[in-house]
Amino acid sequence: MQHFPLDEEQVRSLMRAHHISPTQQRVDIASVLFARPQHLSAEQVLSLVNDGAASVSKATVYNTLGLFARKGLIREVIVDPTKVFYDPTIIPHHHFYNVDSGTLMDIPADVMDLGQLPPLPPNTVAAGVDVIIRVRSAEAAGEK
Amino acid sequence: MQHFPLDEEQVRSLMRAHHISPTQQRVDIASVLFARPQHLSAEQVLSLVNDGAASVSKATVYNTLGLFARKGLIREVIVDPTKVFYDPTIIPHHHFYNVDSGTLMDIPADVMDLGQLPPLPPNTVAAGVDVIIRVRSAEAAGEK
DNA sequence: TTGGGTGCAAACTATTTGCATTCGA
DNA sequence: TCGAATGCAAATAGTTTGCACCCAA
Repeated sequence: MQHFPLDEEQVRSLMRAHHISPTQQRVDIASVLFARPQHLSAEQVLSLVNDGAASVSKATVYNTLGLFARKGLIREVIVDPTKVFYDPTIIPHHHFYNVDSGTLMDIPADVMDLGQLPPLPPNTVAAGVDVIIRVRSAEAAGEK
Repeated sequence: MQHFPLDEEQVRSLMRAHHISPTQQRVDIASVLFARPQHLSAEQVLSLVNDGAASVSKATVYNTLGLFARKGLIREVIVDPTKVFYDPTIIPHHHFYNVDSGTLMDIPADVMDLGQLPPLPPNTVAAGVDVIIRVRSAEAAGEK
C-alpha cells in the first residue's frame, strides 16, 4: 500500500527503484506530487514547485512529468481534453470527475471490481484500464 | 438499437429529435459521422466532409461537433490528450484504445457489465461512465 | 427584419522541441 | 571529462473566439 507524504529520502529511493536518476529538480517535482494523494496538472506542479525555494523551468516540469509517467512512477489521468492530470497513486483505482468543477476523486479498485476483462483485440496486450465516472454538481445539472 | 449508415433524411429527423436545426453544413457533418460506427477526430471529419461536394469551414466543424455532443447526438471520447474523438454510437459501450496505433474499438456494454456504480460524491449526479482499456500492439510492447 | 448559422483569420493554451549551457559521476 | 539534465525561447497543434456576412422564417 502506498503512503503519503514521502520525504525526500523516500522519494529518492523510489526514483532509483524506477531507474530515474534523482537530480535536484526531479526530486523537487516528485516531492510536490508525493506530498499527498492528489491530482495535479502540469501547470499546478510548476507553480507549487516554484512556490518553495526551488526554481524549475516549465520545460523541465513537462519533460519530467512525462518521464515519471513513462517509468511508472506516477500515472497520467486523461479526462479533460484541455489538460492532463498527474496522479501519484499507482495502485489500481478509478476516478470520479466532476465536469463542472474540474475536480478528480479517487475510487478504490475494491469498491468497483471489473472482474474479467473482455477478450483483447488480436495481437495486443493490455496496458491499463481507466474507469472514469463523470458527475455534475447537483445545482449545475439543471442548466444546459 | 442504432443502425448504420443513416441517410440524409434519417439524419435530419435525428437532429430534429435532438432539437438541432438541420442546416446543410450540419447535415453534411452528421452524414459523415453516421455513415458507419466509427471514431473520428475533428480534423478527420473536416477532411471527409470536404472530400465530397460540400465545403465547410474548420470553425463550423468544431462548433458543430461541440453542439452535437452537448445535445447528445454523438459522444466525445477522451483517450488521447492531443485530440478528441467523436463517436456516433450513443448506446452505452466502452472502448479499447491502442496507444501505439491511436485506434479506438468499441466494447459492447453487455460483454463488460460494471454492475452497481459506487456511491457518488455528495451533491453530484452521474453524467456518464467511460471505461477505456488501453492496449499496446504485441510487437511494440517490448520496446520502451 | 432579425436572429441563428457560417466562414475566415486571429487568438489562445497546453505541450513539445532545438539548442546552448551546466551539472554530476 | 562527457553524457545527461536543464533552461529558455520559439514552434507546434488542437481548439476557440471575434466579427462580419448571409440566409431563412
